Amino acid sequence: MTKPRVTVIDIAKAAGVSKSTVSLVLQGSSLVNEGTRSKVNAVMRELGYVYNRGAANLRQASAKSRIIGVVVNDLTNSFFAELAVGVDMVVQSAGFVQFLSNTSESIDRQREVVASMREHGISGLIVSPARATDAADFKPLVAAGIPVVVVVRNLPGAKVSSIVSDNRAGMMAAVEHLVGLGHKRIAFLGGFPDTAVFDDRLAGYRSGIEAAGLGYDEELVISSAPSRAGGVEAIGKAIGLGDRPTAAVCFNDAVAFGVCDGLRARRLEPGADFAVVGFDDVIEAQAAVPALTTVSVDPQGIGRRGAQMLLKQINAGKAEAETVTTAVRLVVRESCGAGKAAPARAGRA
Amino acid sequence: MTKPRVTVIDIAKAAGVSKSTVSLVLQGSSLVNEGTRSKVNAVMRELGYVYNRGAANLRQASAKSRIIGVVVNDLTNSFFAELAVGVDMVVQSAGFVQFLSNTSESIDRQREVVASMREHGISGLIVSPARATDAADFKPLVAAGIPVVVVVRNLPGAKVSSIVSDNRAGMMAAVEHLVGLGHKRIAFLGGFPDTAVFDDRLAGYRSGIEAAGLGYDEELVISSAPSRAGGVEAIGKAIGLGDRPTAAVCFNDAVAFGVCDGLRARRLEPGADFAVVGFDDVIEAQAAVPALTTVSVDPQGIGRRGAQMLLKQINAGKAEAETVTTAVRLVVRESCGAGKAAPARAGRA
DNA sequence: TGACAGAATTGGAACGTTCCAAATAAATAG
DNA sequence: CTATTTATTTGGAACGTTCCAATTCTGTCA
Repeated sequence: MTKPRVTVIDIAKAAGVSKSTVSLVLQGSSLVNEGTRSKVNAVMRELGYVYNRGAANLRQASAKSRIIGVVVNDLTNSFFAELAVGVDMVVQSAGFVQFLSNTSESIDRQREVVASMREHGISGLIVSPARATDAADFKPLVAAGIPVVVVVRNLPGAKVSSIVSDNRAGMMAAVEHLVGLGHKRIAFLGGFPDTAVFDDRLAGYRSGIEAAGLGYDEELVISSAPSRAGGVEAIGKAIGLGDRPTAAVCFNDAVAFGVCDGLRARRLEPGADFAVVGFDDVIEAQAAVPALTTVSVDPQGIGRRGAQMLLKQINAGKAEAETVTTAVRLVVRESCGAGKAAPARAGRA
Repeated sequence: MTKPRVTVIDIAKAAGVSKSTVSLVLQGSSLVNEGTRSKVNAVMRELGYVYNRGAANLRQASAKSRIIGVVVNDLTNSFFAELAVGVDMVVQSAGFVQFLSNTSESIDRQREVVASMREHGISGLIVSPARATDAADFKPLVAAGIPVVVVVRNLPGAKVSSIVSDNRAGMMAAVEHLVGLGHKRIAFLGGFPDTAVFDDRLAGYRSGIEAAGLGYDEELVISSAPSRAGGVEAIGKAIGLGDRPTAAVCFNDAVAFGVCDGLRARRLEPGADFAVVGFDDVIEAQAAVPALTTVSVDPQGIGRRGAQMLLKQINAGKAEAETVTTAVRLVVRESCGAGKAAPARAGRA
């Protein structure tokens, strides 16, 4: 049952050299003679040697473990799955390997997962923090010299690098577009006000409104859960307003879908009777009916970018916290009313 | 810059005991006195000790590394993301940690990834193999006593456990349902014939057709890429047939969506003019218009199940290959024409 | 009091690698 | 032919843990 592991010493014996030489070969050192190198390699193949990284890591610094920890708050959400794929791409081609875990927005789980990763000696961590994560949670990591990159949600106060999408600019573009279509009363729907992302998006909304010379009206800002159900709720309140809005920018696509549902329930057709713009550009956005006009953020790109940043820090051996915001772009489809041949099929229910 | 790592010896010194005792505490041994245990724990907390699993793994068998490797062929596909989440759930609550990698259907990448995982000493592997994976690829793993569980796609010939959904029964149920709606000419569209999954689904289709007393007609089986584009192509051929079918079961949901596209392009309304049934029940299926009737396979359940199976084998220390097929169920929505507002009962075209 | 059992603790040795200083071999210079 | 490089190779000594056998400490019992 128990196979005796083939070690570097077995190889050495079989190849008639010392274990040190084998080690050098393993590391691709230029010190070793071409002849011996190939002989050693041949023997390795023959005996079916597998490198024991654990043992190696014992000697070397943890920076050399070549394991990158990736923690996301909701892998079910295709946004984060895409992000993970982006990370994996660059991490893998750099010869690292990815340790992916999902926290499902649970802070406790997040703590466990990060602790476990630390025990395994990760050389860096990319994390999209669970809601209400304490900025101090990653303190011990960076104190231990392990670079951390926070993505998507930023962690004000934590001295770590972060990379978030340009929420302000995105929201501004969305508002601008709606203004261009002639809307004067534009609502901001959904999202929890206690998050940094919410603040950014709201700020973008406000800037857009003011830049257009429309007055910023607090009444038009209606927060709710950042979900489909939250969207239904928010649009309900918006419709009930005295001076009813004719368009809305939503905290994210889920909210936007909910808003569409809510509109239909009131016999209003999204796109035709009321303009809706989302944020994120999840895959469902383009297949939906009507196709959702939304701000595209390219999660895979963020993943790639974050991974590159992390690798840079790992190689530098020094973690200077830098913050990057990635560009976003407005994707105009049908739900804002500017679509091609107006509501195609979507005849009213 | 370089923090001196806190080791078990530092703890021992500070707590006034030997390193062996500290080790026993770490392992929760009942041999150690309650008083010393709590003192040691206190010191650990105080000094910010972090366990070094790598060092531990060096002494213990690799079965104790508590790392589970998970390899999927396409993480972008929400089906597999869900699967990974399912695995993560049970793996995590068992105190293991997940090493997730994505192969993007590349066999080379798969080989690399698996090799890397092996170097890191995984105690087990769950894999949804890339297309055309050689059954022998996992031979060395099982030879080394590392349990492997193959999910979703099976690997005929490999002596490893596998867990696949009941493709036959699912397809049979789909056909039965269409027969019940009065269809006599039912096509099987999409998929590559060189895969085991295809064979199973086709067999289910055939059984269903024959059980209904309809003759199996090879002409009605039209293979294509298992993608949206493939679906468009397949329905094109189907429509061109002399004795045109009035309904189709599709290899998977992507194909089904493509079929709907193709129908619309020919001014036929899916559900009303032609019945379409998919397979997988991806999340988009219920939001689509018309909502897709499809066979639901619960990827998260497969993930959980697979993880349980793997853990069992790891704990048993013995890997007996067992094969499990999980139940599926037909979810009737609108695209088959049996939806709520029961549109035209698929009158012949 | 001595012997003995049980409970608690403890010093190495071992795991498979890397690193360092030092040894050897080969080549070149004086 | 010795001294000096230069190119290879090589034995330990780590790294941080676990395991084993052995030890010390407390009682208990005859």
